[in-house]
Amino acid sequence: MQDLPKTFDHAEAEPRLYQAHEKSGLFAPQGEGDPYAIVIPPPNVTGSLHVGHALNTTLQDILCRFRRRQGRRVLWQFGTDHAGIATQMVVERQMAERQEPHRRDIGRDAFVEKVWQWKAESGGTIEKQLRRLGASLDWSRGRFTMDEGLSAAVRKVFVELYNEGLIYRDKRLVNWDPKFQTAISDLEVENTEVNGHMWRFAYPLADGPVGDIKEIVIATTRPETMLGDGAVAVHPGDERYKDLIGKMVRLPIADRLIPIIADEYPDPEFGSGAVKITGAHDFNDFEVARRHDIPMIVLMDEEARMIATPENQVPERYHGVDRFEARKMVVAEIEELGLGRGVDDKVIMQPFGDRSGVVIEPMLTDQWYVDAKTLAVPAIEAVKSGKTQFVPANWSKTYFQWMDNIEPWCISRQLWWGHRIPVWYGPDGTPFCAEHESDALRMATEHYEGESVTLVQDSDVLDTWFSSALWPFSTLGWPEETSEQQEFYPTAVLSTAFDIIFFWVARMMMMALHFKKDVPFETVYIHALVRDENGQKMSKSKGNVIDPMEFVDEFGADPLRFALAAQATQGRDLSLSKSRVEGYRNFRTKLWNAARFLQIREIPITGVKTDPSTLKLPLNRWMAHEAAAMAKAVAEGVEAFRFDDAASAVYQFTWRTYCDWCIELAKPVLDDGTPDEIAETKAVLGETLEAILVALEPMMPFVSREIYAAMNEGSAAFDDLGWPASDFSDPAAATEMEMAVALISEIRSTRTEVNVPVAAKLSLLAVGAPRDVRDQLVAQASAIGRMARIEGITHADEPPKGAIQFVSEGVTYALPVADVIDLGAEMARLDKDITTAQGQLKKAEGKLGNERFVAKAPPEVVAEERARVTKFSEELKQLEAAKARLAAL
RNA sequence: GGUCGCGUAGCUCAGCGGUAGAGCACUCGCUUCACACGCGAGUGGUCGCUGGUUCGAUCCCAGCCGCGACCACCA
Repeated sequence: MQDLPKTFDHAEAEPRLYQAHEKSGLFAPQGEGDPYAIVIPPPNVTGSLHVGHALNTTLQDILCRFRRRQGRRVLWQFGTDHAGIATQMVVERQMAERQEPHRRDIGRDAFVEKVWQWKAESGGTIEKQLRRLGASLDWSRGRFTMDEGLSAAVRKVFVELYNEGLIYRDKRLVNWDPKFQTAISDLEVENTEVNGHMWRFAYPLADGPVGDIKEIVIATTRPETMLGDGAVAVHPGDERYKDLIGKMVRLPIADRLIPIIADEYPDPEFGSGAVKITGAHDFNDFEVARRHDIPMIVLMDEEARMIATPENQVPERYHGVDRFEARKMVVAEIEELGLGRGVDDKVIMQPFGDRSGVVIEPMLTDQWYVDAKTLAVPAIEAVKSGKTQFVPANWSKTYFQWMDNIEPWCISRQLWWGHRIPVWYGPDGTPFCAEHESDALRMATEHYEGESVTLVQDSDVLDTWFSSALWPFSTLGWPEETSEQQEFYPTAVLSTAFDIIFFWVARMMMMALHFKKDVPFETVYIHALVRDENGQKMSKSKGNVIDPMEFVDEFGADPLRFALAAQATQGRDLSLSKSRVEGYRNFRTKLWNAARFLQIREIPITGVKTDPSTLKLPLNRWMAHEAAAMAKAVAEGVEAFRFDDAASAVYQFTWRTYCDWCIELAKPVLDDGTPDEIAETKAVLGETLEAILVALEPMMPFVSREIYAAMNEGSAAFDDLGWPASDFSDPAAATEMEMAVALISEIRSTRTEVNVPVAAKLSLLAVGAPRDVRDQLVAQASAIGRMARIEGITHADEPPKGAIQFVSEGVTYALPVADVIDLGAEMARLDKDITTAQGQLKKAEGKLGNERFVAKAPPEVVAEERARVTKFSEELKQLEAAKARLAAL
């Protein structure tokens, strides 16, 4: 044994222990066991660790470390994501700050080169932080979504889906981000309520009044789009407008004629019942326009500034005007024309880019789409059939809800950082989709019948999530046939947050089932959201963001990990607070000190496993019994993703059972026992500590290794120890020890309540105790003496006068003192016990008094109640006798 | 509008059909030879409200009240 210092210096020990562990190579798959794989959700390569990462990483690490103990061949695959928009945004911002030329001025290749440079400089932060957290990731096979292999996988997937018609190019409305000047997917749009206005404009009938109607009033929250109106729609059943259908109105400002059409889309109950149709700038209008072949008039450029062209007939004065400026101009001009028909304040849902924060503009552009509807079919089926299971199961509903209504996935981005779309165009625009330019050229040569042509590659890149969707198999080497896929696919668990189900989980399901013909993972564990100590969602604007590394600095990774695990319940978010982390730091110290106690008593971990059934002392049998139950509870917790239960089991056992009772009860044995008893107790204390360390290691990998290293005198390396599974159980020993525990607690409680001085030693008198109790009292005498400050246990048929009395497990005990210290307090104490017993008795009797209870409740429940009546009435009788004797003084 | 979740001790949360639990906080006592990041003893809850099912409900069902999340939205 090496001396454990007085305290555990996490700042010194954790990095040292991690390095040693990493160096050992044990993070890579070991042995011949059943394979078990988890692929980490790839963090942004240039990102840093936030609390969500800390939680998810901790839980995955617990799963992996636990499975290694069970002898599984574990692969925890590491990798990072190129995070297209996010990364490009950061680099552009940095260039602007340094007053460097804009990316467009330096050109695509130079810009992409700059991003790679930036990755080289700032990448690696998150890896360092994951290491500090103790993540036992297999760094040796780390991947990056834009590395050679994964890029090849992306190209192959694109080409195959293209050839199958599941990827196609289409001109339709997309969510356009005017800041980044790219299309984004529906998921990247955040709809937020904002205070807006709804204006009403009158469009005059072009051919004069119909009856007494001379205009039609439309409502809009976006006046600037009226310049692109192609029609006004009314509901076919709307009596008010029946005669107007087919007539023309004169569109003000633009001064064009547009028709009044009938369509089911307008709601006659809402507003005027007439809707302006701007096919090129509104998703609903787009559908209406397409149905009626209404022209779609594009009003804006890529930065969402108005454009005036001969085609769109927008007045020249609008050219180059920002859309919100144009809105003011339109409103003013309508008023000037006398066509304003009022304006109301209105809360409207406005779409914002989740990264850029600017208002998204629906734009009519050519983009690449994935036919998600088709790919979703097997992905839905896989979850329905249970091939892939969500934990907690409720999340499958969220998954179905989205998958059942899935829209085409827009995968092209007008960015430079990312996987370039593998399509090349010929001079006449003919596309050639191929994994490599040389293949495209060959196809072109064939297409143009030998004519040599120059091809131009599509300038767009793919949505970041496109490459992420391939993650579970691309990281394992696909499309090459690799042994990793043979062994580890499908992976066991994917652990992630709920907000990524659509972005990522669903898309992995679709891609994996299409290309691997099997689910990517058997379980999708959806972890909670980490909130601040007040249950508030963390956000930069609120200033309540917790940096997990600060906790690591102050307390170490172990307490943070334990706090996260202990709070990782299912179906509820968790609140992370400093006091909680601090509490588990205290727990770590408690364990540390228990180990120090063992060292002082020269109790090492020997690696020798005693057969618990050969143990003589009830204390030791009990310890083995409880340790087995603890290990079982921890295993069951981890297996069921109940990390809270697992953490609680090891915490309670370590502190409440092992430290509070086992060690304390062992002290008298170690001091006064026979050599055999001492040897046995030492052995069991050491073995139990080993079981604690092994069971705790998934959650607190650092302190457990440090203690083991210092205490171990056997030959086994810590990582070679298997899970401390044991089916040993000894209810008789448990009962005996629990009786001693209850008695000691009762004596302590009684002493305190009647103000017996702490230092005073009392003798204990068992009144009329039955034989078995008397035997147990003899056996536990030294423990009771030491822990309850009792000197001498005797027996009597009658309690002496002037003694403090209490009842434990049906036996009356007396603590004779020279004078009852505090007669009033003693009376009050007895009264309190009497009230409690009366309450319990009344409750049980009440139940038994109900004949329907006796008739209908299960017999064992009825028997239990009968036993309770007996127990409490006996106790009551004894307590009342005690009180009477006290009163007689 | 649809879907999901949550209201249990001062705080953060377990439990979920048969005697209300944990951690932290709080009160009192203790330099007891592993540990004051500790030890011992306590205080604290009509388990959101109202009905229903049941011998029995914090737990199941319905409605309501309050809070939150996600999705979709009326121009």
